[in-house]
Amino acid sequence: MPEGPSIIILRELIEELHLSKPEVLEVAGNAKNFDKDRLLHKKIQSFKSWGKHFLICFDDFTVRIHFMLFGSYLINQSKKIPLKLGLIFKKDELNFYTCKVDLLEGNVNQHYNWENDVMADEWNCIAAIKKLKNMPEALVCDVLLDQQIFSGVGNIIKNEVLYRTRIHPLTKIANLTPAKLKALVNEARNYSFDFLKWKKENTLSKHWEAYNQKECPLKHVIDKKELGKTHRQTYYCTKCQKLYN
DNA sequence: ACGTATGTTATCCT
DNA sequence: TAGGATAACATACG
Repeated sequence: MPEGPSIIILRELIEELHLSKPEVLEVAGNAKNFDKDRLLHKKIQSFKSWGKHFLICFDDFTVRIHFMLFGSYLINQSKKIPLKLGLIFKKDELNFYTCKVDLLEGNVNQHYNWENDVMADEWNCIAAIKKLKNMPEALVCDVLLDQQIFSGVGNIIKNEVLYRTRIHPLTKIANLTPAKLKALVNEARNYSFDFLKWKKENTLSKHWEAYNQKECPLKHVIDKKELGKTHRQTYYCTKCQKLYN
C-alpha cells in the first residue's frame, strides 16, 4: 500500500465518488491521539496527498493518514480488523485500518512543501538537485528514501530507479557526474508514474527489473543486501550498475 | 507454515 | 550526547 503512487490511487478513487465538500455525519474507529469530535458535522474542503501522506483537509485543520507498512483502506466496505478511523458521509464512507492518524492544526500549506513530492505538479527537480549537492557524502541508496527530498519514494521505487539509471547503490552523491545526478532525480519521478500505471493494471511486480528479483533483465545475478544507514533491502546488479568512485 | 516486508518513530543502548 | 540498534505497529504474500 505505502509508496506515493498508491496514495494517488486512493485520491483518484475518492474523486470518482464525486463528493463535494462532504459533511462528516459520523466518526468511527479507535484513533485516540486527538478528539474525533473535532471532525463531527464539519465539511471536508479537499483531499490531498504529499508523498506517502494522505490528507483530509478541513477549514482550519487537516487529518493526516500514514499507512506505514501494513495500512489499508476500504471505500463503502468494511472488514473485521480493528477500525482506526472511519468517516461516514451522507451516501459514502471511508474506512482506514492499521495506519497512523494525526491532526495538523491550521492551514495544510504551512505543513508541507509540495515541491518535494515527486508526483506533484509542483515537483521541483532543481530544488532536489540543490539539496543533494549539499550532502556529497550521502549514498544514493539512502537519499532516494529521504522524504524531504523525494517525498513518495519508497524501497521499491528506490531499487528500480537505481537499476534504470545504472547507478550502484553505494555510490556517493559527490561522485555522480552531473548527467547521472540529473538522471537519478528525473527517474525518481518518471518511474513513480510507471509504478502508478502498472499498479492500476495489476502488473506492477511483473515489471520489476531489480526489486525482489533473482536476476536482472540481462540474466546477471541480482545481489540483495541491507545497505546504507537506512538498512533497507537493496537489490542491484553489479554488472549493470556502476559504482562511481 | 513461516519468513519477510512498499515505513516510520519512540525508546533504549553505547 | 549523538548515534545506532531495537521494538512496535498487526497484515499480506509466496
